[in-house]
Order: sequence, then structure tokens, then C-alpha cells
Amino acid sequence: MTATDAPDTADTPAHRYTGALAQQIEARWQDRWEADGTFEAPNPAGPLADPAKVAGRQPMFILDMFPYPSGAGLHMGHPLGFTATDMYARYQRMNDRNVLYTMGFDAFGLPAEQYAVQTGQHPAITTDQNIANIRRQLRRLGLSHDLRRSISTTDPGYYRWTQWIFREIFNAWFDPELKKARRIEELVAELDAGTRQAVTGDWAAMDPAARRRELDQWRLAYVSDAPVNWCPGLGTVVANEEVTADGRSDRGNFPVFKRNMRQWMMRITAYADRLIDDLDLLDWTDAIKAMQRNWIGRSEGATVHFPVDGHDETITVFTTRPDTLFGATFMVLAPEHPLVDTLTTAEHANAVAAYRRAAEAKKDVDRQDENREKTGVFTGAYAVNPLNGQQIPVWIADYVLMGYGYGAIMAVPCGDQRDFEFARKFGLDIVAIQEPTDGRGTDCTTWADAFVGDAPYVNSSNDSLDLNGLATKAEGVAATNRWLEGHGHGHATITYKLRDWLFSRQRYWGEPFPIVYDVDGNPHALPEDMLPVLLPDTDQFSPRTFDPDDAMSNPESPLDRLTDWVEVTLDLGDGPQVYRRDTNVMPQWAGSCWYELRYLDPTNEQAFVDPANEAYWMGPQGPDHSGGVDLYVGGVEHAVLHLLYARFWHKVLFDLGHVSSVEPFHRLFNQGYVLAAAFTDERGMYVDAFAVEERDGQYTFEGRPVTREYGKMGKSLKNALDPMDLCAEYGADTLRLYLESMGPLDASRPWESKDVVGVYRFLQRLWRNLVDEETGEVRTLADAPGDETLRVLHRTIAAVREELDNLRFNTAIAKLIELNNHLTKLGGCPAALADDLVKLVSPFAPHAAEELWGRLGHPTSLAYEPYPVADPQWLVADTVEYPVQVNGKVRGRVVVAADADTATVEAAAMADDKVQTALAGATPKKVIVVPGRMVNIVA
RNA sequence: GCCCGAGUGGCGGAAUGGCAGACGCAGCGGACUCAAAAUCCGCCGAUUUCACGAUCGUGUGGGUUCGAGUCCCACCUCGGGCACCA
Repeated sequence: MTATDAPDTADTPAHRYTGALAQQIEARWQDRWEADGTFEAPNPAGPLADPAKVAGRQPMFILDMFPYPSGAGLHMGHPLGFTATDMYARYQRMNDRNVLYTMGFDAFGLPAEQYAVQTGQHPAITTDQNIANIRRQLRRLGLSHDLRRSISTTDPGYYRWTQWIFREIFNAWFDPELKKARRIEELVAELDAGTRQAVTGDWAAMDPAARRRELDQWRLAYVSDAPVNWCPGLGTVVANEEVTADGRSDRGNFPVFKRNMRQWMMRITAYADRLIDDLDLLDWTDAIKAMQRNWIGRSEGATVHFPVDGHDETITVFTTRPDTLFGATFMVLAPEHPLVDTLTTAEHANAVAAYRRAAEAKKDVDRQDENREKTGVFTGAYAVNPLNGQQIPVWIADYVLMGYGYGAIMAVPCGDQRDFEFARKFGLDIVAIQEPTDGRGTDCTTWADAFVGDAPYVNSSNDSLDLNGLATKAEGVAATNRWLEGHGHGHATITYKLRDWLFSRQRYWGEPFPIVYDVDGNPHALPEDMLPVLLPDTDQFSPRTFDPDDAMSNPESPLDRLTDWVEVTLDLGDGPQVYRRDTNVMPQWAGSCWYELRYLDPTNEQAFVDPANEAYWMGPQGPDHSGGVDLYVGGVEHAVLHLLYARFWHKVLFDLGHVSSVEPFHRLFNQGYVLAAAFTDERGMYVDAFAVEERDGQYTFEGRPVTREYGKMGKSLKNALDPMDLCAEYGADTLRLYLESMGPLDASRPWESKDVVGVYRFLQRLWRNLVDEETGEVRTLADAPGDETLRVLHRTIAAVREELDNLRFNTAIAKLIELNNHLTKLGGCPAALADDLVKLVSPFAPHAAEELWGRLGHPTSLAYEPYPVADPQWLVADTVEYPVQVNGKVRGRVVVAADADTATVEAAAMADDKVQTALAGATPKKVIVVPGRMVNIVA
């Protein structure tokens, strides 16, 4: 199970393409590319501008999801995606595109901090070491990055702008009419003019402090005292997206508790509609779009107000089925609902209080346990169904969640399975308001479950609304919504599952907030010229962590302890004042929300990106084009977190006029995982996969039988191979070819070390077709290539272009192998083809190709040579062989001229002996000739 | 439960509705060699046949079509996402 035996033996010819030779060649070309700045892409403006080189070339921005610089270095999944983008980038350069291709580092985050806590080493030091190591590894893979454009999110020159963007978001509000972010000054102007109403009172009458608090209500980044996910085991709060379905942290798998705390939030919910609607502009897979839509969870329905008998309050609910309102026979509030205390009658107070205590004690985990028996208690109160005036009981139950809608529902047990179960359990009324289409009838006492779907309405009318006779949900909803609105009982509403983004973390290794608080506790954004707010130095990196189950603990940020840093005297326009700095840091997602923009202009000191550079690389390419990165490749695990957050930031920047693209990533391609065999012993523990022996299909480890499984290659399954080891053994070109030839890029594929030799042999044959293994001299065939060889060459050119255009590297490589196998049979490569052959191969195996290119007599790199173009005359053959089917089965073959007409082809087919035998004298009823393809005779 | 994907030789995988299995691995045979390795040439879905060939074959069952791995319907299995979201 090692990476295979050493391929070289003692009598290997001196100039054979071996792993050792590949190493030499690769090191030489990597040095040369770096020294020559071969892959530096010119900008139209700013420090990296080179307008002469920009002129006449179309830009193309190819992006990988940038890695976290782990101490373990790159794992095999990285080169899988990186090599694919590199092949594409090299191909597009040879198509005369100006290709922006580089790599940065998502270097803030927990692992570096945890490592620092363990070792006492400052995370900045380990981060820098890890980045240096990974840069070396990227170079070893032969990736054609523009090294000048590389960034790290931890670099103050980078996070200065992360803080700057936060400041922009803080100083913005969302205009619900224009559905876009605007500057806070514009809100002030509207409030001053009275064209917009304040939410906390009368703007004109407010003092400056009240006005400040009013504005803080509107900001896109705001401080909120609301239920958040508190994770004592991590010592920090985490975002909704970072909590798994069973109520634990996705990092560390610690319990997470809902707690009210003051935290920074980002108003991503304001963008819910645009984040859904603009998915239509993107070239992403339907799967990822579906995951984003799902996460945002837009659902259309109605808000309905239910008066409560004997109270002034009304219970407001959200429903997606207002058309079923006639069937609402009870109501359910979440146990935490604020009206519970008011509505509960004395008689039921004890039961309600006990139920609420029990619900509170339960973690989210328990409440979400599926198939759980419905529980709940009656409050004693009755609400009034606004449609028919009926009194319906009000219950509380934990199947209604406070965090969705209004935390209260109208229960329609005939049409909702959950309500049905609840009604059955507690003996509440179930009334049919539709005539079910499955023939079960309208006597609900006989029903086994709720009826959900389109069906004619029954029992659904009052003096002014009659649904009876309508047959579809759409009609029923529309009619009911009109009635609710007309009678003041409600209105059509859209709700979202998406919550605002919890943006602060109580950790050390992250971007400090560019925020200070005045003596009254009001937040102030620091002016631009005070950025960056440097992360203060300390040797205490660890937040206080707690017993993972201690829900009542409170977060303590490491920055809290740095009193000298926290307390500052600043002049923010009112003369020197004492302020307290915000001691939170941003989540790791912050740095990755905009890194693609910084690649465009990485050294710009005046702006996060020069608008001219942004428009050039990422601007919309047509009237309905979103703009954005031309190709973004990365794993599907970022489907909702990174991709949603980054889209949100980008849209804010767009609204504020900083970028011209509506979306950051126009085309997204999700790569698969590299899987590998893993082995477990009798206890189910993973054993070192490389020490497992196989005999006759049985696997043993240290003599004991083990079970073979498949899993993502990695440390935890003890089956990880280091890509650098593969480079050392075969060379980077072989590793690149192997990774991309295993299967389509979007599929996960099992690593099989024994298969690597296949592409290695291909490179050896390629080399041997051009270089004499004994002398090292170029060895080509002097004779002009024959027609068949030219056809093979041009068909290969056309096919490889087609495959590369569609990111099908595996089939492109197969075509190149076919071409090379053809040349091998010829005994070598005709001299006239040699240049094209090398250029064809160069995106895939760039080092070997550069070396061969040089040996063929070309002094300069082939990185910018034009990629071969197929000559159409060699794509058509003189004759075509038609398979001839009789009744759908191939019975014979005929060869006819390529330009033969249908009648000629048919005549040739009918004349064939085997066809005549198969027909056995029968007269054809019909003959189908597909030109250039085949003939089918129906007898 | 709902929403996405995917099921093809011993294995990884190819196939605009038109010759299923390209290419690679493994395996088998041959050439070269004293021999082996490497290299080169050939074979390589199953059943059957001395052979030519024949029959079957892309998860299962139906359907559309002159023709289906590909399109439609139902189902099974596996993978991923969401899940008491009103």
C-alpha cells in the first residue's frame, strides 16, 4: 500500500523520463517561472498596472477557495482542485486571455489559536511558518500563480480593509423601498426632512443620544441583545450556520445553548430576497442553489391576527395556508411566547409554569428529536377565529418554535400533520375544510392522517368570503388574503428561515472590530485614518473556556484582559474623550468575504480595490450578467456559510457603489473529495492504512483481520498520503495528471496508488517519442506525417479544446493518451507535429512540456504560445463506415464516401451480404439513414 | 418525511437519443532477453460455438421511439443537504 515501488532500476537509460529526472526538470522550471515573473498578470490601473500588456486581451479571473494554512500542510484534496484551475488557467493564457490566477490564505481562526495555547507560541509566528511551508508546496505543484497577488487575511495590510468594509456596513442601512443599502447620512437626511419615520419615537423631538440610538436600530451591522448560540466548550458564541442539527458546534462538537447576550449582528436578512433571486444569474449547480434557497427558507403566506376573548391583546400568527383558516380549531404558542403569562388563567397557571420550566430545561437537541410524542398544555384562554367568530382554545407546546414566524400558530389539524397529531393526542376538534381527493371523505374521526394538497374546499364560507367551489390552493390563498387585508385581520406576508448573522466571537486570533464605545455605551466606528486597529500583542491567547455543559457561564474575550489596549482616549470630533474598545473579534468568515476583490489590487494603499481594476476583472459582461469571478472552484462544504456571507458582503459593497459586479462568483464548480481505503480493527478503531496487507481479498493489520472501508482521505482515517511524497517519487506532472485523470472533477474518487503508474507511463512514452533515452538528443521522424496521423492530431486538438472548455480534464487526458499511443505505433513523433504535441500537453504537464519545448529549439517559455487550433479539413474523413442495423441490431457495416447522399448509403447498406442474410428475404418497411452515423432497416 | 445527486466489466471511469465499455489499472498471451525488469505488439462484459457467429447485458419493472445507459412513469439501493420552519 505504499506509493508503489521505485520505478528506476540499475540499467535505466540515462535520459529516460524518471521520477528523478522529473524532479530536476520541475525544479529548474519553477525557478525560471518565478525569476521571470512568467505568470504575473497586468492590471489596467494602480500599482500593478501595465496597460500595454492589458490591451487587446480579454480578462479571465480563475479562483480557488483559499486554504486555511494548517501546520500539516496541503492534503490531497488541495492539489485536486488547484491543479484543475491551473490547467484551465494555463489553457486560457494560451488562448490569449489575461488570466488572473493566484492563491491566498484564510489564516485567522481557531486551530492556530488552539495550537498557540498548547505551545505558547504566538499564532502569528506559527501562521507565518505554515504559510511559508504551503507556499513552498504550491510552488512544488507547478501552479502558475501570480505570486505578487497572494494575500493572508491575517496581514494588517489586508485586515485593515476587512475592518474598513465592516465600517461601511456599520455606516449603512437598508432601504426597504429601494431594497438596497444606503449610507446612514441619507437616512439622517430623510428623518430630518420627515420623509421617513423613526422607529423609536419622534425624530424631531429626540436629543442627540436618542437619535444615536435610533440610528443604531437601522444599521446593517448592529449590536443586539438577543438569543445567541453560546458554546461554553469553545468559550465563544457561534453563528446559526455553525450549529449542527443536533444542537452542537460544528467545530469541536460541543453543546450549544441559547442565551440572551449583547453581540454584533449583520442584517443579512434584509438581503434574503436578493440572495435568492440573484441565484438565477449564476452559473452554479442546482444542488448548491437549492441548498442556499433552502437555508434562506423563503415561504409565502399570511399574517393573521386573532383577537383573544376577554383581552385587548391579539395573537399574531404566520401561516403558509391562510386558505385553511376555516379549519383552525385551536392555537398554539411557543412556551417562551411573551403573551403566555398574560393569557394563562389562574386555573391553568401551575401546569403552564411547569411546562415552561420543563421546556426551558430541554436543550434544542431534545426539542428537535424526531418522532417525539407531542406535548403541550392548555392556557385556559380562547382566541376568536376572525373568519367564523368561533372560540378556539389556546395551548402552549414546544413543537412551536419561538424563533420562527411569530412563535405562534393557528392549528389546522385537518391539513397539517403536526396539528393533526396534537389534536388527536389532546382530543381537540378536527374539521375538514377540503373534500379530500383520495376518497376518505370529510368525517375526520376516521382519518389516519392530515390531508395536505389541492382539493375542493368545503365548510369554508362566511358572509363575505366563500371558498367553497374553489379547487386550488393558489385561488384559496389569494381570496383569503384579500379578505384578511380588506377586513383588517391580516395581510399577505413572506417569512424567512434565515436569521441575522451573529458576527462577534470572544476569541483572540481574529480581526478586531474598528469600534469604540463612549461612556454611555454607544458604539462609534473609528475613522478611516485610524485603521487598521491592530490586534494587540499578548501571550494569553486563550478565551476562558468552561465546562461544555455549563449553560450559565459567560464569555470572556482574551482582549478584555488587555486593559491598556481596551481603554483609549481619542478625538472623534468632540474633543478628546475616553472610550473603551470593542473586545470581540470577527468570525473567520470575515476575511473570506472579500478576498477575491483584494487579489485584484493587492498592494493598493488608497482603496481595497481600484474601481477600474474591479470593473476590468469582475465587471458584468453584458446587460443581464452578474459579473464576478469567471470560475470559482472549491468544496461543497462551503455551500451555505462562506458562499452566502461573501455574496451578502458583495451586495452591500455593490449598493454602496464600491464594486460594479452584482455577485462575487459568477461560475462555481464544486470539486469532489479524494477518498481512500481505510481499515478498522475489531474494535472499530482505524489502523494505519499503509501497514495493512492484502492477501486473496482479505486484509490484515499486524496479522489480525481488518475491515476495509472508504472515506475522505485524511488524518482521522489514518489513510492520508502527502502530495509532496508523490512529487518526490514521480514528479508533480505525474501527480497532476493522475489526480485529474481519475474521473470528472465534480465526483469524489478513491485514490489507488497502483493506478498512478498509468499516467507516469504516458509521460514516459511522450518523452520517448521526442527524446532519445540513451543520448538525450531530440528524436523526431523526418518524414511528413501521413493523412491518418494528421487526422488523429486534429481530432485530438478539437476534442481536447472541447473537453477543457467544459472542465472535463479526465477525458481530455484520455484523448492526449490516444494521440500519444498513435505516435508510439508510428515509432515516434513526426517533426512537423512535435510543437503542437508539446503545446497540447503543456497545461496538464507544464514542466515536462516546457523542457521538451526548450529542447525542440524554442528559447522562451511556452506559457503564452497559442494553443493549437484544429484544421477543419482534417476533421472530416474521405469515407465513413456505417453500422447497418436490422430491426435495431447491428448486422453489418458498409464503407461509403463521406459526402454520399442518403440514397447511396441506403443502397450500399441493402447490398451488404450480412444485411441480406439478416433480412432473410423480407422486404424493408422503412429505412432510416442518419447521415454520418448509421443505418437502421425496419423489416 | 422533504429537496438534490448517483447506480455501466475484476477496479477507476467513457459514451450530441444512433456500433455500450474510450482512456487507465489489474489480468492473460506473444516479441526482445541466458533470465528477469523495463519496453513493444496483441487479447481482455457474460453465456454459447472448433470457428464464422448467436443470445444476453448499463440497479428493478413498465412506457415512448425505427432505435434508450441516455427521454417519461413507478420502485429499489447508495451518497449529500434540510428537517416539528407553521
